[in-house]
Amino acid sequence: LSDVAQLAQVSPITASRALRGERGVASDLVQRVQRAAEQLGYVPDPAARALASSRSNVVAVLIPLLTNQVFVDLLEAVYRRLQPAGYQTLIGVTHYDSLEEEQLLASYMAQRPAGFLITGFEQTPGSRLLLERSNVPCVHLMEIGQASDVHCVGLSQIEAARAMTMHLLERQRKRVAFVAAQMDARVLQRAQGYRRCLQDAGLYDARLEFFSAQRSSVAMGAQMFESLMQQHPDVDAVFCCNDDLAQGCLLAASRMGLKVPKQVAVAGFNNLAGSDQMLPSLTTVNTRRFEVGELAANMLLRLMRGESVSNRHVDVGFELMLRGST
Amino acid sequence: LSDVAQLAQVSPITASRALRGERGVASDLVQRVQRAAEQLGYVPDPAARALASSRSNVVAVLIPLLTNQVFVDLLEAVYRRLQPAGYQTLIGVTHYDSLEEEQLLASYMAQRPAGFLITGFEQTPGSRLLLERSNVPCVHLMEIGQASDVHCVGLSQIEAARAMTMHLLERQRKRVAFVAAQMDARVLQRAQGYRRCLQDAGLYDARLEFFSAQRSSVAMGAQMFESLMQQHPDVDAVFCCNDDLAQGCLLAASRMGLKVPKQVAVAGFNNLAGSDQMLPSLTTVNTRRFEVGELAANMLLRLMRGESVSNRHVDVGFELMLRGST
DNA sequence: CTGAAAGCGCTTACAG
DNA sequence: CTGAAAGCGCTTACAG
Repeated sequence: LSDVAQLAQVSPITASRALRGERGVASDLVQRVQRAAEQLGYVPDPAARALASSRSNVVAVLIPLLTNQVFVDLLEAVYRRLQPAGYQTLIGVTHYDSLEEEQLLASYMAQRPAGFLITGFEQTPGSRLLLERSNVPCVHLMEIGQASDVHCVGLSQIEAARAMTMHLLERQRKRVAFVAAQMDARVLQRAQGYRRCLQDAGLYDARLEFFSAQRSSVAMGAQMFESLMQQHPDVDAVFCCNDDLAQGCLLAASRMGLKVPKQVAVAGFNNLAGSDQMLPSLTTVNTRRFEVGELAANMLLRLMRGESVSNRHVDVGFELMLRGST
Repeated sequence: LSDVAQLAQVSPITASRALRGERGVASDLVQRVQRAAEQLGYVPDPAARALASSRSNVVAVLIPLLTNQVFVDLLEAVYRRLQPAGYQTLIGVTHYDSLEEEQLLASYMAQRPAGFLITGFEQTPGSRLLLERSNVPCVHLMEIGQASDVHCVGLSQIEAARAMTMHLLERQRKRVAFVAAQMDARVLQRAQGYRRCLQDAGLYDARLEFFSAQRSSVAMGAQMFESLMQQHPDVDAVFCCNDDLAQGCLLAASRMGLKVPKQVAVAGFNNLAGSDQMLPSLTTVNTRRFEVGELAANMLLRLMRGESVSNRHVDVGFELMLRGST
């Protein structure tokens, strides 16, 4: 930096200011400094910058799992927006564990990150305290509708699930099962939407809710479908909390010789890759992860610049993808 | 840190050394310092540490794409190993572009990362120079068999593809097509393995190689399968460079009323999620990404500690998963 | 709008 | 085995 300043014939302080685009520097000086920096191939040291300003250019992104396409899509969208803006993306995987999340949060906080992007609202009190005290901006992903002071971009998981259940009822289905694995907060919200809709229609039967604490997968969906259809052959629709489960249902139905949607309808959630290619193609809910990631990154960018955000709760909505399986 | 030193009644330098586990500190002092640090809840500042030592605790992981499960598996395995060892995982996405990779490398280098993990060997001369000059340890992922001074963990993509092609020939297939998208270096190596095997058998026909520069996907596989079977109805086996393409082939075959494997065999590569659940289940090559990620992280950990690595080229091999589709 | 001073919180040589 | 000095490369108040 001092070399740059020397070449531009200004003090290092001015050079620093010019390079950071701080306002209040004569424009000719800015130009001189920038040219000098380019000539010398000057690259600022992030460590020194972080130490002096107690703020880094790192954004920590906390997601539950890397092996779930939903979160990878978020990560991808966030990275795409943050990278060109000069921020680096640090990943943190919580494994759906709030305590693990708190530890990650604490360890990242030591790094004075410029911002946090956190999936969901399942923080421990300790995590909340860490976030509040630190004053590091934070945007939550995938859900909406919490306390008014938090920032979030997402959708109502309850409403999305309710809409899909409603669609199944409109297709004249009376015995609608719910299949879920990896029971995180969002899955439980979807279960709620399903339940409320069926209760309103007077068709709710608690025996038709199937939960597994194991990880969601195609194989798990196939397995759950087989056992549920054996126990309840009268089921005429299966609503899965995730597309991989629903894909498994479709494959299992085919193996069992059950006609979809004639004998049993199958619906998924999240619109994952390949769902449109299934036989029959899978009806599902598109959750616009890329939009969530991008808008959340935009919001965080504003917050990190100290700008205000007019709308702290952004609802990206959802989209029913009505296809062959219902 | 100085508070800790004061409480432990030693100098800050000694405290620093004790906390970092540097050898040459009396063990009673180490204990005193550690207790003091715990008592005060001391957390070292990574920025200050990085500035003073010109080395951070950040490992940059360069992968081509986040939307490809193969690389996410690598990332997951690497993260799982690095996190508990005190290193943070920074992601960099190259989009299969060596120039973009070089820019990322340059920008990460300014951060003085503790190490690099880079997918493949497609570096530009500029990237190579950056790596050599920096002295930052680096381990390459997924491929093997380059210059002896580089470190890598992977498998021979050529041999893996050759083995699968051989399997198809053993199943009496004579007209074996190759279907590929997203033509990166590893896909081309697989093509080579396929080609050599067929040439050796005297069955090679260049018209049966189908390439698309677009992204690999289930839909793309289905589309390519349909058009290739129309053009060449005599094809009796299709070897896809990736499982998503192969899954698409299976679905397309089913739509077209073609019996798999009776009329046409289908084989994939990478053993992705859901392949075992297809109808029929997909024969494929398991590429052990988790093992690659874990072993590479271990190797990098050794290098970052300044330890020597006895075997710089680790071949994790591959595994033919012979299932219903061939 | 520009600059001189001080300091961010550590660690690396250099002594002893 | 321990410590006093110096400095890593920036930026934040404070003056002018």
